Amino acid sequence: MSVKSVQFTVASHIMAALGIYPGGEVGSATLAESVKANPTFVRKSLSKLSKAGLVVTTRGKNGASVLARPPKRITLLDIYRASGAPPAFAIHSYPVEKKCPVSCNIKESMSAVRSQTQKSFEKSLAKVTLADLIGRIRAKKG
Amino acid sequence: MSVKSVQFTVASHIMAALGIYPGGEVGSATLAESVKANPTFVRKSLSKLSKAGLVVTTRGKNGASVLARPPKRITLLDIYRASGAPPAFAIHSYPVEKKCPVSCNIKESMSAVRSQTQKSFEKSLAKVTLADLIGRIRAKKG
DNA sequence: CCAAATGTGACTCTTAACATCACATACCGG
DNA sequence: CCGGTATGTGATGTTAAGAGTCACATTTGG
Repeated sequence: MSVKSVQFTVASHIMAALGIYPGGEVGSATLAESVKANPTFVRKSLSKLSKAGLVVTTRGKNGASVLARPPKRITLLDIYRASGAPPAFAIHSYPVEKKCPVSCNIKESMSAVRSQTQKSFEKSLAKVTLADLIGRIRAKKG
Repeated sequence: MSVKSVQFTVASHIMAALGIYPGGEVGSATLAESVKANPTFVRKSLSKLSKAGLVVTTRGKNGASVLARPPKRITLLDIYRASGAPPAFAIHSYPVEKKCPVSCNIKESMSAVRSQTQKSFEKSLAKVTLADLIGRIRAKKG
């Protein structure tokens, strides 16, 4: 669908749906309908969330997923990390022109900058809980 | 080369080269050698930086580019914005399942979250000047 | 006017993200 | 313990946006 990864948004969508759905047990088919993406893709996202310990999934007949913790104790940073989304900006991978000090050192230097800015970004994500996100969603509907 | 945009890194590379190069006047061909990307691509990046007022370019024979201001007064946020790099994360564009409140409101809600986190990210970028970046590059070389 | 540089639109190529398929695995109920 | 239904996951196809490339207009110094 897209070229930039939408993993984080999809994962957030899934988590919000699990948090909102009465009872909390939702099958991947239902989630796929809500996201309107194909079921396999949703299952793969779900699988990452499960491995990260954010949801608990049961297999076999009547299999479904539930949040592993209450929404107040899950932050969007947790979801971001679990989703495997890429960092806030990309560093090029052109070959190095050895004669040029800029070319030789730019990647490493930009990498240092990225560590720093990524930290700010993630800190900001950590301030938003899944409960907050659900709150926003509910607020719009009512 | 890549699928994620490397505009910001390339723009930073160009700006650092302009700041480091003795005299400061550099032609796009020389910059392209340093980045090891093709000249047209570099010229397009340069054009954006020029339109944003970060560099001053002269055309015609002996045309070249120079930083518009001293490196201390240029931040990486300036470069980021000029480069047209995408935001820190992408929001999916799947169709909306009207029966589902999550599906109806997730995009708007995630957009609000992104405004907030993007601000933190950019604030962090604004703290790093081009002079800082050049300093890092010089430090590595010796 | 010619040469050399930037500016830019149009087109092609590439590749990672997403879609889809196929099937293994797991579990419930009869 | 077997049949049906759900998740888990590797393999493969599709596609759209970023980057590469080409062509040529524009600018300017000599």
